[in-house]
Amino acid sequence: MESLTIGKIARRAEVGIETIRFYQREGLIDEPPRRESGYRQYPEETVSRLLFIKRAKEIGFTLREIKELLELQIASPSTSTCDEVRKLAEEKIADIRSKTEMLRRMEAALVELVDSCRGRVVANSCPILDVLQEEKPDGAKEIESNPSDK
Amino acid sequence: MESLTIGKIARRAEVGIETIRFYQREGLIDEPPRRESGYRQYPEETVSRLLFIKRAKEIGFTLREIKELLELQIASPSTSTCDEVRKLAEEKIADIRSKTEMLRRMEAALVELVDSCRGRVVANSCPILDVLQEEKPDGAKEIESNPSDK
DNA sequence: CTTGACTCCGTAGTTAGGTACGGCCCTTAA
DNA sequence: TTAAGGGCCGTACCTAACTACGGAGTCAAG
Ligand SMILES: [Zn+2]
Ligand SMILES: [Zn+2]
Ligand SMILES: [Zn+2]
Ligand SMILES: [Zn+2]
Repeated sequence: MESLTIGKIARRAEVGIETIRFYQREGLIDEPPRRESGYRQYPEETVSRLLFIKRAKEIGFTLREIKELLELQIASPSTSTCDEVRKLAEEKIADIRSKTEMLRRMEAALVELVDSCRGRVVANSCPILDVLQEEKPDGAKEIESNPSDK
Repeated sequence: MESLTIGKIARRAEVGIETIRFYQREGLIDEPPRRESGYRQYPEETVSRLLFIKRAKEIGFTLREIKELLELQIASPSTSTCDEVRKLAEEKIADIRSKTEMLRRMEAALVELVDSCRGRVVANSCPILDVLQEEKPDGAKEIESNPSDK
């Protein structure tokens, strides 16, 4: 079997060379043996490792979390490993749901603004800007020269 | 009317002092007049401006986009202003929808993984890790000593 | 007048996940 | 043998939106 240089595994896994060096620094990829010249010689498994990372990234895990997954994978397999992995996945689902919820609220607000803009009555001003600029959006009417001002 | 120091508008708008200085550098807030000592003296409107920025941030606009909105607000109001503002809002809605769609796909994949983990048959390995680790996820079976290897 | 809180400035650091540079050395095929 | 194309390294840079620091000057209450 040929030696796999960094460029070769990069092409196989479809990641950049610098990315692999970066993952190495971050501890996601083991330091491979080197030739006399210093060139890295990767085993085949490194390609799978890189693909693991890519797939985990696609479903939303951060590199920090992926590192945890890899550590669990490497550790002696047991039922508790499985539980921990599932816990990470469930937390990620919760993260995603809260992000989705935030986006849902933002979208609703924007849609309302755009609708009000489309149906505007006053020429010469945009309801979107007007709403964003509103004074005291849900407070009592402002009293001039507010005495509670420090 | 009292002079509003940077600390006072920061408290009123509930943002940090450094944030205001930062917005100033970025051109989102006008440079205010100064006292002899160099202390900034803000007009009341600056508080509204800060609140505008906060609200726009909450619905997903970036500072760069907020700057555009502010420039449109300041420019002579016209029908085209309104159109441009609405265009920004519609683009933002599109952004949000594509983010949501990505999250939806990630969530579906994670839910499937977690389900497979819960219903696992093989003790001693986690289906989540196994799927992420899969060799050639949708390709032909690997041929050993692949001759097409460069 | 003192003291403690406030403000000034430029600059640097933070997070995540890379991406790029540049000067040098190594490999390999013609 | 030589030239093109890798690969080595440390370091800097990128985006976004702040956040912090330090050493100075200033303000206002008591
Ligand atoms: Zn390294
Ligand atoms: Zn499992
Ligand atoms: Zn409008
Ligand atoms: Zn400080």
